[in-house]
Amino acid sequence: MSYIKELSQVSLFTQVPPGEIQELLLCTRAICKNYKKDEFIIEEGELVANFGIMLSGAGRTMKWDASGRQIIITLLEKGSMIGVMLAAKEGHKSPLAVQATEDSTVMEIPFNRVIACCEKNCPRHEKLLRNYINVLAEKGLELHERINCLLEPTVRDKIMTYLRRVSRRQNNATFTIPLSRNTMAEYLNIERSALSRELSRMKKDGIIDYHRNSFRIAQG
Amino acid sequence: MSYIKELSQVSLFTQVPPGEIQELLLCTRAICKNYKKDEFIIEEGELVANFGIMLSGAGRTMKWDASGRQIIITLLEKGSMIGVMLAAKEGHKSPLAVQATEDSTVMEIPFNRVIACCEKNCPRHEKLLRNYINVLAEKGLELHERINCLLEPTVRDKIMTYLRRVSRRQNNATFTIPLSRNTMAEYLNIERSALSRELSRMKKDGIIDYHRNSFRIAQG
DNA sequence: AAAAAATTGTTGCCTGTGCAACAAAATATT
DNA sequence: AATATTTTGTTGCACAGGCAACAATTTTTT
Repeated sequence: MSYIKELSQVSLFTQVPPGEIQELLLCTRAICKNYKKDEFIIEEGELVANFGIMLSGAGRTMKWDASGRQIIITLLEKGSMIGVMLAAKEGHKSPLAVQATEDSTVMEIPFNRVIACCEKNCPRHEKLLRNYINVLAEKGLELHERINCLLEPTVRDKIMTYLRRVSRRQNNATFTIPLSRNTMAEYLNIERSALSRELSRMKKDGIIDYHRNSFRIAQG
Repeated sequence: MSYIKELSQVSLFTQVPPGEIQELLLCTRAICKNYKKDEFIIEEGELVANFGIMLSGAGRTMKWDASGRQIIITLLEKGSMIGVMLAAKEGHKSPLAVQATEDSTVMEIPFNRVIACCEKNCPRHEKLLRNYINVLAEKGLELHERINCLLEPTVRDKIMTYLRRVSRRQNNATFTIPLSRNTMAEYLNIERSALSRELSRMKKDGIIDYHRNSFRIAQG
């Protein structure tokens, strides 16, 4: 079963003609692996040389904190990339575990087959590497943006920082957020109830308006 | 004035023989720029195509938050790399500003001269790219680690997460931290006084011991 | 060595927000 | 359409930690 159509949607293959993806997969020695529900794709402390692309199923990245409490860091869905940073940093042990939450199929690609100028010197190879670097940089920039929210001192400031960013990205004072209240609270590292409470205060104060996932920031 | 010796210390040139650095600089069209104190090296919103290496002087990256408050994100010193993620992500506007805090010299290199397989196909070029990717990935992983601290619910948990990491990295239950109380508090996004208060509570509770920057974590 | 400056520690006060428990609204299921 | 389930909103309470103000210690400067 071929996943070319799915892969062509993944940012790693941006601007790579679908017809040439197959060749790249061979060239980079990509392999498909199946994981049962609850099985680990990457274990904590493991040395990671391959990155992965979720072809089907779902998963999550998680770790255990100081007090043994389990923390979900990200959710993985079809098309998500796994271990992008880890595979790019040579000889680095994984600080987190990746687990399938359903039966899943993952395409795994050795990172050193992406950087190595392949013998055939195929023209798409360079594009693949360029895309990989883009993904890598983007992941980093996203972390930065989350930190920007986390650093804000109050719940209100955290919310505003997040909303402003989404608004800016959609180029509109009226916009839709992709997160549920629960997920948004987790992202901002605040209580869900505190999030709801502050949102309604902000509405009362007239700085934002919203209904469900539709928001509008008032101009000041 | 040549900076080869300084450059050979920078992680970007790891495992590149100092004698070959000069050639790489030519090949990548590196240029040196001088900045006066307080001058901006990168302005907010600017499109960044080059990354930089601080050869002399000092600087800082900063941004303005929701309420116009200025926030220092990182401090730059001799050898620091500037705009690594930004240059790697094509067509991305800088979310932050970089400013010289003293008269400084910065070596600036167009990122596309690092990825492009150079015409001469010089063997070190590939190593340069590999190093760049390592730096990029490492920056991302560092952000992750900071987020791990920031996500912890209490001041004590934040501190422990940080200390455990330093301890692990130095492979020793007794270790030295590189941050002052002030910087540590900023890194963990807590009050300096709250940090001191909690540190002494933790000492009283017998889970850590410390004097100044020397720490020891008790085994449990 | 004295004085000044910077770093670190201490403590009382008070507010923001985590927590819990429940209500209301929206969505999914039968 | 009725029921069950999930998502979102509301509110009282308690306390962790921000803030401010000051003390103690270490480092730097003269």
